[in-house]
Amino acid sequence: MKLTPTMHRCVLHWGEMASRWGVSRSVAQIHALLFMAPSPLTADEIAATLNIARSNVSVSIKELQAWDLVGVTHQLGDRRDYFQARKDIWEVLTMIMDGRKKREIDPTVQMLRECSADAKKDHDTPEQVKQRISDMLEFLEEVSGWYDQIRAMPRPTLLKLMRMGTKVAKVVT
Amino acid sequence: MKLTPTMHRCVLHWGEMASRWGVSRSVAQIHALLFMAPSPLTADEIAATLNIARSNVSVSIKELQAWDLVGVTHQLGDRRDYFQARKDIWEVLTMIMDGRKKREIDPTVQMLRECSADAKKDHDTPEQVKQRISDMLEFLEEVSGWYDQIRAMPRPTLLKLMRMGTKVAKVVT
DNA sequence: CTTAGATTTCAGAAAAGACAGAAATAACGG
DNA sequence: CCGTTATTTCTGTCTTTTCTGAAATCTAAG
Repeated sequence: MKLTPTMHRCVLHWGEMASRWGVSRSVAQIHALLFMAPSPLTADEIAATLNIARSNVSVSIKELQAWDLVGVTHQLGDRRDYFQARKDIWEVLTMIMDGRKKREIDPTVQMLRECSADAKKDHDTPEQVKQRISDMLEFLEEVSGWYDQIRAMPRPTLLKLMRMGTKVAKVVT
Repeated sequence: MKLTPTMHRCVLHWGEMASRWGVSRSVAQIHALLFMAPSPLTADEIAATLNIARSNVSVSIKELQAWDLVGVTHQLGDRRDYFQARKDIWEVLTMIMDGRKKREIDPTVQMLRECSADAKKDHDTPEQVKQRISDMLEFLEEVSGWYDQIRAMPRPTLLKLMRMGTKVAKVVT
């Protein structure tokens, strides 16, 4: 697939942001390509377009599937996989936030729970330190629970709330 | 500074989460240590406690300062720097979110703006692709602006809103 | 069952990143 | 100024991550 200058630029930028986003360059570039592509692409097309190894496409696509950002389709009489990315930008953001919470927050909450429990038996640790740990645990659990609630709200409601901006504050006066 | 078993465990866990959080292990470990430490520590103490090179502490602290998570204090008659971390867990989260937005979102918004503008002259790019790019730009700008508004709200108000959970939805019925 | 195309796995090369230790710089007291 | 101590910068090494190319596996058709 031939990239137009604009698409080319986007793909490169995605690749450059990759390390900040916590994925490899290939993963980010493939995602950019699939997000923009008007129709689903085969792994070979992706490899050829981005000039990366075919095997690399395979593992990168696997990661994008783990993030639930890319899916497979097929064409009649063609055994190859055709990949396409989620196009709804709101859903894309949601998937990324879910994934990040799972990878970056949940393990730490888990660990803080254990730590907080063990700390009771640990008489060397100053009370102040234990307190800080349990404060952080409580805070993370609260934010985490809040996220799950918001996450479950229907999208139109969320959109309205967002568009209200600061005005929502009036509710709690 | 001697670490108690509980503190030791937290420091190690922070270090293990580092790569997922997008910082180096040293940065995460130092942050864990300073967050828990009852009193400010010198760079030498940090290096000794965590068994890392003194120079490494220097650059890592610089990064934590760039995130606005660590500050310097001094003791009378002592020219060494004493470092201490932000202890307010809410502020910590805020600083991290601000930093991430600045590093992970803002450059892309900037780039999409340029891309969207250039796309007008680029007649090769399909209309559909241009549309997707400008949709994403619009979406990111909206979310970005919303974040800034929320960010500016006083903390007690935000806390109340959070604790309301799904009930805020009633406002927009 | 065989074959050809499609995909995945794997081992090692290449690149990027983190770190230690040495050298350089800066800050201060005398 | 000079020496001492704190801090930063720099350079090379080591570790980790990413990526490639080859081999292995899988799949469906004939």
